[in-house]
Amino acid sequence: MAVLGALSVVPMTGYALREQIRDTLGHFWSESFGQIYPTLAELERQELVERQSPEDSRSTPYSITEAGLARLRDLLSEPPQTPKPRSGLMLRLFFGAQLEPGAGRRLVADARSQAEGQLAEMASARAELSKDSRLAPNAAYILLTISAGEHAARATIAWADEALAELARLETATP
Amino acid sequence: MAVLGALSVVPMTGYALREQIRDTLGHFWSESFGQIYPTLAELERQELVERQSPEDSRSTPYSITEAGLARLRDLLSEPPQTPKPRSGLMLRLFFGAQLEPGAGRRLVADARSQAEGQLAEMASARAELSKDSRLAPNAAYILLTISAGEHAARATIAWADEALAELARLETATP
DNA sequence: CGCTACATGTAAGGTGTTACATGATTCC
DNA sequence: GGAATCATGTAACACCTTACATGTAGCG
Repeated sequence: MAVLGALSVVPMTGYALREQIRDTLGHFWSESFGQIYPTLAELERQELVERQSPEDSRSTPYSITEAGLARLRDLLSEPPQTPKPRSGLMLRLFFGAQLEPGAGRRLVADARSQAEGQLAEMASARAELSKDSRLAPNAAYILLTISAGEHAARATIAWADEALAELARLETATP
Repeated sequence: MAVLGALSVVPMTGYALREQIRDTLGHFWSESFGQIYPTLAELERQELVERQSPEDSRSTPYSITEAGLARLRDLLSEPPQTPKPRSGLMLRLFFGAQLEPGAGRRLVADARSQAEGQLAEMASARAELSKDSRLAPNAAYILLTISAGEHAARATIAWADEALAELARLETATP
């Protein structure tokens, strides 16, 4: 879905595809080369994507076919399945009583500064979006995903501030 | 880490372990039987967990050893690695221009009601926590993870409301 | 000329889920 | 006696990442 979606915006090589996925979908999606190349080969076999000159396979961008667009629409309308959650931070905090003093605060403080970083990334994503005219038809929807990232990051920061205050209280109460 | 952590609270069978992980760590962690049993066998081999009577292996709870507690503390102080994000919802929304009208709103509305559900779960987790005396030593830390879940859920709801308004605006603007 | 970026691909290995198989115990 | 729950385990498979191998093109 990610590959077809990206190619529906503009034709690209596999290499560029990975960069676009990393830079543009980065805050909610990721793919590695080991995924992308076999996927492209399979999509080409199914004639959902194609290359202009099949003879020279180097540096020739893949583009999506009509069948590919139809498949993309099918995939997009499947209900999203939420992956099983796996938060190492929460797991560590849950058993925080086992941690040495200060370790809990460090965990939360790190999470907070990561969220600050994400907030900055979202801001620059907004700036990028207005510059890249190829994304214009999708801009309204892309803004929704950026806004979601911002809401999530701000929620993390607000939680972290509360948690840090609580942890400070805990550790001074039982010295 | 999850298995050792759970056994550090109270000895359990593998079956109970899975229930506890599902019910208590559920909103930020998950394990399947296919993970738990091989993990327990390996931990027993390393003498990080043990059973009271090795002869009768049925229904005998595993308990954590001293070495297991030490290992748990080591694991807990390792920096948490954030998994590569994979949000099917955001991916679909990003390419939302390809979706038929109304599909976008349905996606967001579903996410919103899921978040409402999570909020309710967090409320009942709070109630459970005050009842279960075995969790008392960890209660303060557990409350932090519950609070994180609530912040995240409320952020999702706030975002969804904004997104729904924006999507309604979009779809009436270009009929 | 050597470094960096572009570009493609594969193989090995780790991780995790699902489904199946098996049997004991408990409860109605 | 039969159904549900407790309990343990395994095998197949899907998925994904990392590391490696290979080569081209452009640039200072």
